[in-house]
Amino acid sequence: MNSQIGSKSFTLADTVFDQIRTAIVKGEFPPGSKVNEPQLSKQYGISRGPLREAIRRLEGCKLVEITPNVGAKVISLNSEQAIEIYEIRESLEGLACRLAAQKSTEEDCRNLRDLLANHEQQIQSENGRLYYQKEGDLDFHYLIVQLSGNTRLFNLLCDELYHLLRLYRVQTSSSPSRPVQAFKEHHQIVDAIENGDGELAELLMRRHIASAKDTLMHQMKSK
Amino acid sequence: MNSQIGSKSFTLADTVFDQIRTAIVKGEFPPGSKVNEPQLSKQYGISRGPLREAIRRLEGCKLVEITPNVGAKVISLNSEQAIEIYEIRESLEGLACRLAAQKSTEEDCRNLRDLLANHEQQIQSENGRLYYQKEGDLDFHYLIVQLSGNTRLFNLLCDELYHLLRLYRVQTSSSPSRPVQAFKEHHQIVDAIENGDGELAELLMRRHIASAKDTLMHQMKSK
DNA sequence: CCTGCCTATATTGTCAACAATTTTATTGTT
DNA sequence: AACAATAAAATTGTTGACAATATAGGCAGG
Repeated sequence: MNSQIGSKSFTLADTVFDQIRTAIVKGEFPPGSKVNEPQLSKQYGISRGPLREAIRRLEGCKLVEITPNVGAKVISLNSEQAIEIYEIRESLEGLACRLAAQKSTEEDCRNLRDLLANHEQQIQSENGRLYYQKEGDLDFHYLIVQLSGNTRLFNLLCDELYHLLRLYRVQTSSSPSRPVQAFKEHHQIVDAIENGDGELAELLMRRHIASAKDTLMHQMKSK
Repeated sequence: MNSQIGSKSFTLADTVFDQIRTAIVKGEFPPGSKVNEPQLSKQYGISRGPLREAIRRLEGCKLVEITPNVGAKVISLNSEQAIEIYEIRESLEGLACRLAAQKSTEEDCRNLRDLLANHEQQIQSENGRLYYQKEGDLDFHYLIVQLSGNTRLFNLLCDELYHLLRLYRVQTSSSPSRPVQAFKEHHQIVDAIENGDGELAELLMRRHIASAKDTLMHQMKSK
């Protein structure tokens, strides 16, 4: 979640980067709104120097867009862009699954099962169901990407794409649907990983994400 | 190639970012070498403010690594990391191919054919062969990613991953091998795209890149 | 000769002021 | 009232200076 674990983030630029990123992803800054440097520098009690560095990092994460002499504004994702991201995610998480199936140990698989079992328990209550829709699904994907062992893939997905998708959900106030179906699919994926069947694991994960993309495209057209 | 085409890049931070990035990718800054702010600010004739913003952009591209209170240093890619990148590239260019096959027009296909024909001509001379190894191959991949129509995918591959791979080649002074074989495969890929066969196009592209990855892994083990 | 500590130097981090540009407000004209 | 030109304000871009931290070198003690 937080990319500064372990390394005391001394510099102001880095801490403020984290704070602003969290605020953006939570939806506290409206999409398309301007990033006002004097205002933010007052708000966070720092000067504009490190603030501008933080903004440049946000630009790198594609969370803001900078126009020279005009400034930065929070990105606002339309459905087409969200679909672009889903396409990439489908591809990359398929890869993650394949790699995870190839190199995951028995203990890794136990951890995956435990995670799913945990989620299953929490789903009993209405609160739990809500939780699963919002965060539980992501936990699962996080763990698999981690098991892939590809550090760069992990950074790409967890430090960039997931933040963007979360932002999109906040901006459109849409919640991931089909929780029951998704749950089944998660189990199938773990089965494939447990069997070391990379091909199948990849296929299933791609389908899993593609169906989320399809519902999104469907919602889009019906508007 | 240059991400500032069309939008006069007024700010110093952006122009210097481009200059330093080019220098790094060309190998003018040795891998692992320190990025000295006073020195560079003199060299480029700017103050440290915009320079630091440029460095933060480089950090976003993963071309430098910043340690708080110590500074930035040019990344040095080892073989494991290069393989990680190849894995991601394999996945993403497979996606690009599938999308390109789905939506490319007759004219798009003609352009692809023309590009290959051009390369074929240039390959006649020894110089040409060298050219094809170094740049021609990349041209082909560029065009396909463009045809995919996925802007974010284009940015991810062309603005980030390709630069990293180029850097790796420079750092290890290795040149892409198997030019003849690669050429055949390119034609097969265009065939699939022309037939609108996304599945096959994806499969072929993934194989094409996987074989490049394999040679890399082979070189790695033999050392 | 090596090790650890201390000092001196260099580099990074931060700030506040100034210049350049854009945005907003105002005025005058039709 | 609507529009254009102009003036004022706000915001971004840039700079140089200062503070905090890390690095390098020298010195004393073993």
